[in-house]
Amino acid sequence: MRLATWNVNSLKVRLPQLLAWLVRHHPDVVCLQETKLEDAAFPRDDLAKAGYAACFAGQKTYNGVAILSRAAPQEVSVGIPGFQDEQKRVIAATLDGIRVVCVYVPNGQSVGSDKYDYKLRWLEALTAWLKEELERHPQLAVLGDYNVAPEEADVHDPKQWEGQVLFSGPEREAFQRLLSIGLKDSFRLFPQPEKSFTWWDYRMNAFKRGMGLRIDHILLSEALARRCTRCVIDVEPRREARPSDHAPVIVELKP
DNA sequence: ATGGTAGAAACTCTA
Repeated sequence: MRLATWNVNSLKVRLPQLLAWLVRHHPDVVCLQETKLEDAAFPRDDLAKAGYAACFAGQKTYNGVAILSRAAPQEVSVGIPGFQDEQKRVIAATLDGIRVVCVYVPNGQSVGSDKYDYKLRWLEALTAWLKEELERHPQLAVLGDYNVAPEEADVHDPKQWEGQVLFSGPEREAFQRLLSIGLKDSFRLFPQPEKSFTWWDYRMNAFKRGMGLRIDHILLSEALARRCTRCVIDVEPRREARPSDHAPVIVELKP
């Protein structure tokens, strides 16, 4: 079984690239973030023709998440229960016995801003909910754009990024608290190339210069981590014309 | 010292 996550930064713009990517990688499940589409505009038919069912929670202009799957999604839920949020950042579904949670963590804008406080509150609410969700569903996978680079190895220049949003202490501590409920960063279950990143700013030729961060993650419960045989970042879509600023991440699970 | 780019949508905000 193959699960993937990709912040597409506008599903409308990226749909042709996504459809081609699905043919190349034939994942069973794909979590998408920043679809930036209202539900009425979701390209359900194009994806159905490609062999994928979809559940989605979108809004105009910003945010928006979706789960594509070969199997029909079961027990679909939107948002973090009990956490009031206008922004569409979470959708979950059960697929082939696996509870799949797709998250688009707030960016945080800058350390100390209102959006940064919202990000930290949001991560605490996510952690509290997922702790319960893990008890209900031992086979839990949480995929998405976390907007947090956990370790120095996940940042092209840790000195430059120290204390900055996406790599600040409180964000990294919140990420560790999320792992502490019983989730594993699947990427670090295996030896990986140095300077492995999933996001590069559109500006300053950051991609060509290797100025990236690893902020998109696939977290697995212990039960799923035991089944995991591979986790890779696919940088190819980032090289294409008119790319998303994020690369997809893929995991393989054995039966 | 605070721009640089991309997306959506409206002439600015978010990332």
